[in-house]
Amino acid sequence: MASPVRHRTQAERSERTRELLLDATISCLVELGYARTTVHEICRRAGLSRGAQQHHFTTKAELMTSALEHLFRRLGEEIMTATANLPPGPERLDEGIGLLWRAYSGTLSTAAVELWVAARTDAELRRSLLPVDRELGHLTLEFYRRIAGPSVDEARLQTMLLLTVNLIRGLALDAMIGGDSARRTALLAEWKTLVAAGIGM
Amino acid sequence: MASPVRHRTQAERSERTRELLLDATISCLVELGYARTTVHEICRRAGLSRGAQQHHFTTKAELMTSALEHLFRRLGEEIMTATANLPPGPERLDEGIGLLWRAYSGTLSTAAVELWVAARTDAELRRSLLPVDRELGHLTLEFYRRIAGPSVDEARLQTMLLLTVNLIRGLALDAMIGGDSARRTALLAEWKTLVAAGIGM
DNA sequence: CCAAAAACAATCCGGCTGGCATGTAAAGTC
DNA sequence: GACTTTACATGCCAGCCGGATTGTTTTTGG
Repeated sequence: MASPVRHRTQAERSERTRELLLDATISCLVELGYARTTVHEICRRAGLSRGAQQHHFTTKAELMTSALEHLFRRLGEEIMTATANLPPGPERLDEGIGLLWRAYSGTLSTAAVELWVAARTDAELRRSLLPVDRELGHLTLEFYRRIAGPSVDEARLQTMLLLTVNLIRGLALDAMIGGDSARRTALLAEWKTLVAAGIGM
Repeated sequence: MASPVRHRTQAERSERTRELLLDATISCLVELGYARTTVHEICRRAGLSRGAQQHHFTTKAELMTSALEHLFRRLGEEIMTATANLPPGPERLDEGIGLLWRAYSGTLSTAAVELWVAARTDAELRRSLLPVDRELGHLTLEFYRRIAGPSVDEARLQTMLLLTVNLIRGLALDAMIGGDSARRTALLAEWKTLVAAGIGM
């Protein structure tokens, strides 16, 4: 007659708590921004005490960098799983770029930009950001390769991908402060035709 | 025998002080980032007291929004004055985009991005950001028109400009966290050829 | 079943932040 | 040259932030 969730193993408890904390961190970053995110608020949202947080992530910086990895892992998964559902044929590129846009402009990416900008003036954060970002870059390139097919020149493919990602990040920035959504859609459509021409499809 | 700077008019004193404060604010944003920028530090850098700051900008938010306008006005001037020195002929487009890149990735723009991101979760800041940003957009479009010449279709010109600006902002973000500078240069070069084709030059 | 360890809770504390109240000096007014 | 207004300085304070400490519960290993 004990409560149904008895005898959770230590590992289960830990992982559950860590996940709660990291998710709360991300939600804080999205809703409050980096500057107003406090460990207090994170714990409140996670429904945990400061003690629990300190047990798993000693310092705030550690919590942030862990949240970052958590975030990028999710982003990567999101991108890769979406690859499977891409249609073949000429709409493939179109859909692919649209998917990339959604991935890089969703809530996950919003939080990422917050950390990104914060990392500029925070050496510790930057150190942990760079390798994770690079890994995500590789993943995205892999993703792009599946979109374009094997016929496209590798160097050219990478160039177009990087242009795309950087454009999308700029557009994401525009979206963050409430620029015109229809305009972004139009720009993205225009960009798709440019890419199609650029990689010769 | 009095000190050489006697009898400054009130207006002169005010303007001088305000400028000191706004410049200090921007330098803080660039070097410390939004989260770590405190009014104390701003006053320290300006060589003024908290009292002086409060006299001219009652609240911190007011100081920030004013810094924003100060910033964008400068950016606009920077862009417009640079237009005059553009070479004619085919290098004109090339030089123009390069100039835009320098303008949008310099220290001024770094501070702007800090405020930009902060504005996402700060309604007051966002309200003051949007109109100023729009004005800067108009200025930049004007700039682009001078680069391209009158022969280019207006709608198409605007599309290419917006793509350029958003790409550049994405690249600026990349630069902020120390991405590869040579790679950015290569991407920008690639982009220039795409634009040239895009507006039919 | 019991001791040790891990997970989690509650509370305290030094430091700093931004706003405010109060005081002084310089500039403008008549 | 007194008087007002504006510009600037100094010091104080309530609040909050993150880190450390100490105490309680749950799991684990023997």
